[in-house]
Amino acid sequence: MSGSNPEKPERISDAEHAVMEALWKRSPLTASEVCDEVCEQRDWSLATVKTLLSRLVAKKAIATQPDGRRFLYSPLLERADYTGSESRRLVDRLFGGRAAPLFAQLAEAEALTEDDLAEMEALLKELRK
Amino acid sequence: MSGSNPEKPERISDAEHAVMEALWKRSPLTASEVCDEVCEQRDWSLATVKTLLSRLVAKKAIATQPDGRRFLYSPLLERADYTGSESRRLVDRLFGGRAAPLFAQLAEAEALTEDDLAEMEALLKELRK
DNA sequence: CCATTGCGATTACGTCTGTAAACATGAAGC
DNA sequence: GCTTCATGTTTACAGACGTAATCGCAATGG
Repeated sequence: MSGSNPEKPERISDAEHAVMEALWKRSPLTASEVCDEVCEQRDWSLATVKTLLSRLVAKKAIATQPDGRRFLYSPLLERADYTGSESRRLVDRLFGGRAAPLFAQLAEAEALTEDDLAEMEALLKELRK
Repeated sequence: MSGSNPEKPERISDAEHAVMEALWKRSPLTASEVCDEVCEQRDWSLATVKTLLSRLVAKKAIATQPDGRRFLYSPLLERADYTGSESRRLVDRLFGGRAAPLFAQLAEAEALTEDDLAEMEALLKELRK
């Protein structure tokens, strides 16, 4: 995800991320349809959504597809790529690049459910084969 | 960690975080000493550090202790609290509040070392008792 | 004593972000 | 055909952030 400055990857801001989630959930969508998805829960106006879409286009996170006089928007950036880079960024920034301290942190904060534990255990088994 | 707006917690920015790390590592420190810790690797000037310290004071993340004409700075915000809230924020924002998908994401990205896996397994055992 | 230094406080400025209005224009509706 | 509507584009503005210079002044050093 590079903009005009190849050295500093452009980040998707929190507000922009909400728009991405709507498009990851279902796309292509018009600006108006995106607003239907996010405006009520975020208390945004259509104008806000249009701005965010425009910025995401500039960041090449989404693509436009003309549909008459309007655009249909769809993601170029995969959700997994985004969550992956954000996750790695957190781990690198706060945990010296290691996931185990993050895991311990979440465990300590009682952020792990029984389901989480079971899933992780299954995955651990898989990974340690 | 609340500023003047109790509803929106103030975040520690990336640059501010680098200053916090220096103080978490060793404190109390003067502005000049903090600069010794971070200025070379970040290519910052003392002026930058002083600004960041001042902002952290305003955010009540650090405390000042007069020492003659200068201040000694030390953290008010615990590192664990910060990493905890940032971690939870990521999990809430991107993984529906669940840690297992995050874990799976990191695993998929080959971000887990053998040591990580061993540590997590140990912790899993502990948690599932 | 005077000049220099060091320090916190204040100021500066560009970019990004959040939120949205205003504008230009073609399509839709009456 | 004319008015209204919907849409993308442009503009707006405040606050946060990154980075740093400048200012005011007391302490330090020669």
